[in-house]
Amino acid sequence: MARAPSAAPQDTPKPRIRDAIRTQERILKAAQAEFARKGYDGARVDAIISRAKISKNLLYHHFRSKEELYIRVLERTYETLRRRQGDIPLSGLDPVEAMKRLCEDTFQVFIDEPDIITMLNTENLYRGKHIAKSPIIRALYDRLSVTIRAILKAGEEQGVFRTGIDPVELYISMSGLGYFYLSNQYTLSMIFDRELADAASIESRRAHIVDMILSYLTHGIEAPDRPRAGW
Amino acid sequence: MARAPSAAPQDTPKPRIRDAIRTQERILKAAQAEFARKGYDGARVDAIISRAKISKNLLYHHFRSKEELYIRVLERTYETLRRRQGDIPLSGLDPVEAMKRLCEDTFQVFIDEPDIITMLNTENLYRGKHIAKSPIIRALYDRLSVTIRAILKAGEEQGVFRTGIDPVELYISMSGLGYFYLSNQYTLSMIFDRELADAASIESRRAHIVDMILSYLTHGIEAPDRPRAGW
DNA sequence: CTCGTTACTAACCATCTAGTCCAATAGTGA
DNA sequence: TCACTATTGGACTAGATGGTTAGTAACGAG
Repeated sequence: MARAPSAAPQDTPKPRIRDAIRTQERILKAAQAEFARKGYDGARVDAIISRAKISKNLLYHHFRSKEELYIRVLERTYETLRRRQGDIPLSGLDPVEAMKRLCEDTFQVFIDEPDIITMLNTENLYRGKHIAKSPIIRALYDRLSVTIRAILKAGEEQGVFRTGIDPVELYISMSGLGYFYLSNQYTLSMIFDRELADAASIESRRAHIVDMILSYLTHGIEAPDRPRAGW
Repeated sequence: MARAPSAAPQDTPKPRIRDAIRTQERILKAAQAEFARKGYDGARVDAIISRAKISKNLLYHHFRSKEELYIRVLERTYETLRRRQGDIPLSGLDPVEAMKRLCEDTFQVFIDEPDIITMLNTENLYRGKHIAKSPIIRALYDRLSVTIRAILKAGEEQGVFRTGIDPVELYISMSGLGYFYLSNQYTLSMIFDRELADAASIESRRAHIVDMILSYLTHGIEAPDRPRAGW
């Protein structure tokens, strides 16, 4: 019978590709999907190899253990976060516009990369145990910190922001307003009996976050030439 | 033989106590500790029975399965949340004071009952799968919703709050500002290299949340007789 | 004082899971 | 050509894990 190994160019039983880097990439992608969806304990190594379409030996050839694989995924998660936050274009904007943009794009990162949320949640369930083992991750905030301080300073000098704002508290609030909405969307939408994930709701939330952060920053300041709802 | 059923400190092999309700309570407490600490998949039934100091079959005598036990714990978590939020004393306060109090106490609930955070995070990792099976939980928000609407209305009428505020968005923000800070404290304090859980930091955060929510509510309103930092 | 119900125990089981062993094959660069 | 290593395959294990079976004893109703 036509047990021909392959229809087209005969024979070639399977041109085994041999590309360690791309394979590792496939493994990491599969692992990210699995860890982000199920958490560390819920994730199954067999599910990862099945998603990545490789043999189990190959996974353990490239990664020492499930935990090491998880840490690598976590590092990549932080790299993504850092890259996305570093990419936000703010130069040339006045302080109010810059801060608005920062709010919106910070929210957008969590929408575009929902795995970030579940990975961070999982890591916090473990009280930062794995992140502590990874020297790579610390540098994340530096650049963003500088950016926020610069915008705050410009805003203060121009008299559009109040003074004495703690940039760390501000960052936590800016992130948290979007993060919590997305991370807890299932329980929240159950309680409120209201869809939170559709485009219109997301759009409202984005505006709400900007509104709240800018209200905070400009509280007590009069912007005589700026209409109240001009954001 | 001294098989005396009482006092005698000797012999008595172990007067097996027989108290179903208290036993179930012990199991639920142990299960909450375990589920909150490890998540659903990370939690071990053996760890629960060991914490509760009972035999395994007794657990399965009272609860059908690990999942049913988890759902019961989740329900209790929501009951705690509802009770605590219902307990907040707001009557007799003017709108600004009432809202301030609501912010502070909402934050305080998460501090006093940290299991709430990890239980909700776990449930959201499962995309609300278990909560959907529980009819009990829906009623939570009703009372709080009424309270928030009432405060908003009073504030609008007295001209101290702006109009057109969505109470659901407000509640999500009010909760999220504290929730995210606590839930992600391990990764945040790693990135910022800053302690977030000590009493002083918590105090700052509480003030920051109140400041942000009240700035938002009063934005665009002039409070001529109220000094700017009077909260 | 029985006697059925049920709170409770200890040992056990079937299955799952991370990780290994033992080959064998085949690209790749030196 | 040859060492190296990326890759596959399958069988395997040691231990953990959720859940069960069979049996014991406290308690309350009759």
